[in-house]
Amino acid sequence: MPELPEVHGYQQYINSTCLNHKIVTLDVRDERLIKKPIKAFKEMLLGNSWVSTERVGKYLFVHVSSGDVLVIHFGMTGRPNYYHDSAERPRFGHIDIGFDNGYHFAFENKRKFGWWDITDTVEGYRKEHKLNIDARDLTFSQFIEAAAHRKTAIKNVLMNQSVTTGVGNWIADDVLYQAKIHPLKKANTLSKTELQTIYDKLQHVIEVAINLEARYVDFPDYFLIHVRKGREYCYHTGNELEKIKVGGRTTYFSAEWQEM
DNA sequence: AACGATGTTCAGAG
DNA sequence: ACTCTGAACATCGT
Repeated sequence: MPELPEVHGYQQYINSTCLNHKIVTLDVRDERLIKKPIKAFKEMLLGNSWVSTERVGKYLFVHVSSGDVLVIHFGMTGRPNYYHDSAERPRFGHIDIGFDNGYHFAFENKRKFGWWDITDTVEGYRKEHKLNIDARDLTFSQFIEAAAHRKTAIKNVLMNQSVTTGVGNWIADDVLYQAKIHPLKKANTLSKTELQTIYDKLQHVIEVAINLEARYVDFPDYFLIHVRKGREYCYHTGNELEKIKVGGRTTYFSAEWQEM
């Protein structure tokens, strides 16, 4: 279920398992998950190893000993799985790497919205794909600069990867809930104080989620995520949550708590 | 068994 | 040139 905190965890997982092993096999079960020809991936990976990783939002960059950078995006349903070759290949492990130590890295992707790409540098890729600073590294003034003038709903702004990267649907909902801001409020109508609150809650939600390794059930009670489904009730008001569409995504909020 | 889902991308409009 | 919107993408679990 990858948003920024999950991908952060995936990065730690990959760092502690997959680095510095020679890659001996690559199997891509569905080539729609790769954005370059299979040949290019084989040339980059086979005989080489993963050296280090960098995360920008939900994007994970792997520096390969070939000098290239592997770009991994987990989509809606991706997760890494490092398993020994005595075990069965995971059902949804659509891309699979074999290391010379007898272990494999399976890129599990149930809904096939995840993908791999190849690039030269992280910076180049960021520019090309208009990815702004990772939400965790963004300063308040950078947030103001990127967000305050936007004429669209604040929720769309939070999820726009060129404003800041890593915020997805549930984080945006939780941030606005905790900030007591209506998701449809236009960004350019928000006061400096409101923007500051949104920024602070964004940092808070991300840090809590990372510290708890994205185990939602362990999050504090005031997190929206516990009730972010049909016919549930606001922790503060006890009233039933509203469910609407914002920017094409399902959005939950508490009408009396997050007033327009 | 139709619908919704944590994701990005792209065309077209403003 | 930039910003915004909405549909498209794949397929599984409910």
